[in-house]
Amino acid sequence: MTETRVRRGRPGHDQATVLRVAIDLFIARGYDAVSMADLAAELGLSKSSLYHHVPSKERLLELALDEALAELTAVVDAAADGAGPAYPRLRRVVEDSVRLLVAHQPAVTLLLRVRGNTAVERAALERRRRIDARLAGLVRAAATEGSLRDDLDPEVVSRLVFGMVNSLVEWYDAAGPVEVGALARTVVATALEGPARGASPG
Amino acid sequence: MTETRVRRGRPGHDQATVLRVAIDLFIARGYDAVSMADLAAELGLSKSSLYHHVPSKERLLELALDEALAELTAVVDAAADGAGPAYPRLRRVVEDSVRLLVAHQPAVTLLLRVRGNTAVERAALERRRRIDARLAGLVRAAATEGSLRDDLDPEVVSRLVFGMVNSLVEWYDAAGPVEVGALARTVVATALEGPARGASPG
DNA sequence: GCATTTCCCGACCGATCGGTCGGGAATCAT
DNA sequence: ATGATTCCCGACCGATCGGTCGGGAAATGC
Repeated sequence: MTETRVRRGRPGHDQATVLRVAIDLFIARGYDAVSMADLAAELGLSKSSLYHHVPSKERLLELALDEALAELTAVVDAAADGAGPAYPRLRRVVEDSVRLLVAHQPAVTLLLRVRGNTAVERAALERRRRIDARLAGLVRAAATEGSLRDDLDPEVVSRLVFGMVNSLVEWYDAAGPVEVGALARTVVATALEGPARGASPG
Repeated sequence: MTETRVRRGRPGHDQATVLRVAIDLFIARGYDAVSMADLAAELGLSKSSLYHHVPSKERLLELALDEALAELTAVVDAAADGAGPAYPRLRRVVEDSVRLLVAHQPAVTLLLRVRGNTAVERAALERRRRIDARLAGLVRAAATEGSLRDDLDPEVVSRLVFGMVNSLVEWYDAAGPVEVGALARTVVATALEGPARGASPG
């Protein structure tokens, strides 16, 4: 998969490592609050050396957002527009989203914090908007086939369900006590069936 | 309630207006991305005049965070530590949180985006952490009294439920088609009873 | 050995940042 | 009118920002 090329010349850092450290810093302090000098210091090199590996600060952001968007698109492609009853597909999308979010937590976290200040950010927001629209379509389909309570607006439910999923980035720690599998199961149960015992509308 | 003092001297802007415009800008572009010159331009005065109304940029952030935290604390005080069964109190806290979030959406949005870069931000994060802990206690009480499914970790459920509530700030528009009352009802139903019809665990 | 490639650095650039300063203009109470 | 109060402004400050530049050091292939 990942081709390990023979590296010539003086050994040193590589772009992938720079990107990973950059994303972590962006998440910890916020994109704007992290200077290229900060990032260079964290990597243990000078700012000018850093620019040998990366063309600009914004490019780092773009690479991270691309990663998150590619993964999200794959998950939605795999289930949102498929055949068969919508509700099981919705369950699966929610579960897959949780696993994806954990596997690519740094990149996804960054994506969810984009505000649209630059062209790069606006493009990412637009791609995300399209993904959200497809997810909403799946929730609508589940409502139409009668799998959801008919006293709730499917558009709002969709925002809430995936808002819950996305909120994971704010607290979940893959190294913590909660396993990914248990987390995914709990999210599906909470977001769709509800945590209350003997749930009754009204 | 709000005492309308007689204003002497040359008329002009007041701090409350400055704060409101500042919060809106901070939300739209992010705190770091908004310069005091931007804010001054938005208000129609010079940067130096702006500093007549406000001592620093950080003070603006602090005022906004204080507003959000005061409201959140009031809601939690009103129900989280009260007497009686926990589940109805949990329902009420969720509903009140939604209404609070809509009523103070700008300030709450700002609070939810704080990263802890400065002392002011860290203090706000700490206050918020305490509020979250009390909410988790309420969910735990509901689980202990048997109101919640016992196959789900109450700590995780608490994070998820209030993560869903907090995600409202990312999309809800009070001027849009969804009324606050309908929204609050939908959130309670979705977060606690679940949107699925005939919810069944497993 | 030596050219090539890769990586690193200190010094520097124009722009912008949050914030200050001294003074001028409008409005108040008297 | 006049003095106090309130508000406004242009000019300026040191610090920091993202990014550039020319050149030196370490590894590779020959």
